[in-house]
Amino acid sequence: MVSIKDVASHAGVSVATVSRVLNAKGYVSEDTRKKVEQAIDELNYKPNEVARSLFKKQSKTIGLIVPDITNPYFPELARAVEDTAAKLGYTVILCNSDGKIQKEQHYMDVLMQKYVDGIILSSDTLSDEQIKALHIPVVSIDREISKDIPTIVVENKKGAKLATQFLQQKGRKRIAHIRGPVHIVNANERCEGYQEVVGNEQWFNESYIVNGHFEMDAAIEATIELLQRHPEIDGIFAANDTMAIGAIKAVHKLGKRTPEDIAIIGFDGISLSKATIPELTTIEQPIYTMGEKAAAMLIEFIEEKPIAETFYRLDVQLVERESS
Amino acid sequence: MVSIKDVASHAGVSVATVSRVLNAKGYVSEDTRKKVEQAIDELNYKPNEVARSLFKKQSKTIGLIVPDITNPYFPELARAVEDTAAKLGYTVILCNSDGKIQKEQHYMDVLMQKYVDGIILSSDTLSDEQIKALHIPVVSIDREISKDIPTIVVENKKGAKLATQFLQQKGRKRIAHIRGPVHIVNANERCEGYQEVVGNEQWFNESYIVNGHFEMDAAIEATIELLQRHPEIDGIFAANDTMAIGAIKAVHKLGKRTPEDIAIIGFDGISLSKATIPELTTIEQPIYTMGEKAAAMLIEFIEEKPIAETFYRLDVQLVERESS
DNA sequence: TTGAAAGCGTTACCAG
DNA sequence: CTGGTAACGCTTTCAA
Repeated sequence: MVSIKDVASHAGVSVATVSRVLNAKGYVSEDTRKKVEQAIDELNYKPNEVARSLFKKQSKTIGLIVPDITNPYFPELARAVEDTAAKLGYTVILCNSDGKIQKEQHYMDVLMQKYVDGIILSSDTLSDEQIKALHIPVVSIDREISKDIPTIVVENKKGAKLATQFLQQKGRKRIAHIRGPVHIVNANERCEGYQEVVGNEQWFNESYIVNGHFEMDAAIEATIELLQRHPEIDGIFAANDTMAIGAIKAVHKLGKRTPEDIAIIGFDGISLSKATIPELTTIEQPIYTMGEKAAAMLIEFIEEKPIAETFYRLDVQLVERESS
Repeated sequence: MVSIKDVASHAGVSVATVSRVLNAKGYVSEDTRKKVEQAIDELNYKPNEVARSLFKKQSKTIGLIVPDITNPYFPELARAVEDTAAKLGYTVILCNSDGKIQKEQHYMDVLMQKYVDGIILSSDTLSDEQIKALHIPVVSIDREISKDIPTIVVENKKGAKLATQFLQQKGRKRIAHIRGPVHIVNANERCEGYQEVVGNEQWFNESYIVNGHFEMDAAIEATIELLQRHPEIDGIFAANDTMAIGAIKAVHKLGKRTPEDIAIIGFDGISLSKATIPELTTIEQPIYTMGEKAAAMLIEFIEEKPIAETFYRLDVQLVERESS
């Protein structure tokens, strides 16, 4: 690899001068600047980012820690983060934590050792203090960890209410809910939203809520059980699209039809929701926008630019398709 | 951040000694080793990887360049790569090229500047020479670029034949093919496999092949057109699962049934294929294994370990589900 | 306007 | 067995 020294000697100047033109910083006469630029071109010189990082103590790299890139929600998020990071001159290191705290901790250590400039994090387990102890910018996405940490989430409760009310408007009388894991804030908020809408109906009781663990197979089983217990159910709100698809499959398995017998609505708006038959009605999150905003905000922190907002609760949108 | 100097003074030894115990290299007496280890513990010291990289000219980081992480084939691949990289002490930088050569080139430059130790690449446009000019290990995945570059691909033609023959075994008489983009090797090989099976049938002609560009929407249109031209078609082999799902939707739209009227089979085995109704019969690629092998092989190259094979054409497997 | 040199945190060589 | 020190490639301060 050609280094700054090579450029310097090729141009007949010192490395300091080359550095100055590289960074457009400090005085350089027009003449020597031209000479240097020519040398750079001729040698096809590219500055060594590692050496730069060492000196500057930052790396133009950010970490992205997600539970599992294989979970259909995250590819779009990752894409958004990477797109905007790239646009702003940053590179992104991808980490899959499986939601396990040891993995998260491990990745944080590794990322710190590599001098990453900041981290975008989707974690339910990491604490406020652990994150602050890093002493680098962190933004939390799709999870609320603390009011002190810049955060991007969506209107979970509102979306859940929207979903449930929509089912009511469609004339559904017995609406069940497939919830996500207990202790997960998103799951709880969506469940609360559902309960706010149907909690006071006289037919309602807790047995209309089952746990599908945000997974398709678990949701299939949960739905089958649910429908056997309550054959009168004519609408289901699932707390994410993956489970909603599980519900569709379960309904199908039991020989009933979606949406004729049982209307189903999901949450997230992953691309999968357009690929099923019937296509899934869902509460769509602005996933790409979330990733975009997270990356942009993180980089504003890194570059110490003025920051308008540090907490975004983005709006969601009902997308009506065929399943309800 | 605490540095090796802090550890050294805290332990009352020189930095050289600390470095020796850190790397378990060179002589260190049991006694001083203990002292140093204690100092490391007490200060919670973690070596600075950037400084290491600068000296060693390698970064324990690999680049992963894919067209688009949002394409359902790649998350699983990325996960496999990241898992095995992490296991071996490496970190992965994710890059989305959109298959555009300028983006690919740009990322290669950036990655080189960051001293990545190697790159896993899924590209149809980059040439042999461009890759060799990097002078770092590269493995090509899901694409054959050159015999000189370590490569991991699958039995495309064999899989395509398997798919087409399977449809025949199911008693289908007029089998059409939705192919991927021209110029894409994978698409061509799969198309060839199809033609080898039905090319000699007397009914066959080129109009039974349409191009779905590996995309769902394009495949829907292509299928509708196809079925209007050839209402006698009773089986469709789509060159990837995304298009196969498009085909299912098109068939549905035309008021026909899958598989009763038209049997459909896909290719890839993405997780989506289990989520549709009906579930998709497909030729499954060992995606996770491919990513695993790619990462493991790349790292063997990086660490100059002996390498058994440098070209893998992995087998595919027919997974029969409901769509045929 | 330019250059010399220190320093970023490591590793590895050479003495002792 | 241990320590001093040059070197990795760059940026920035200080002098000239």
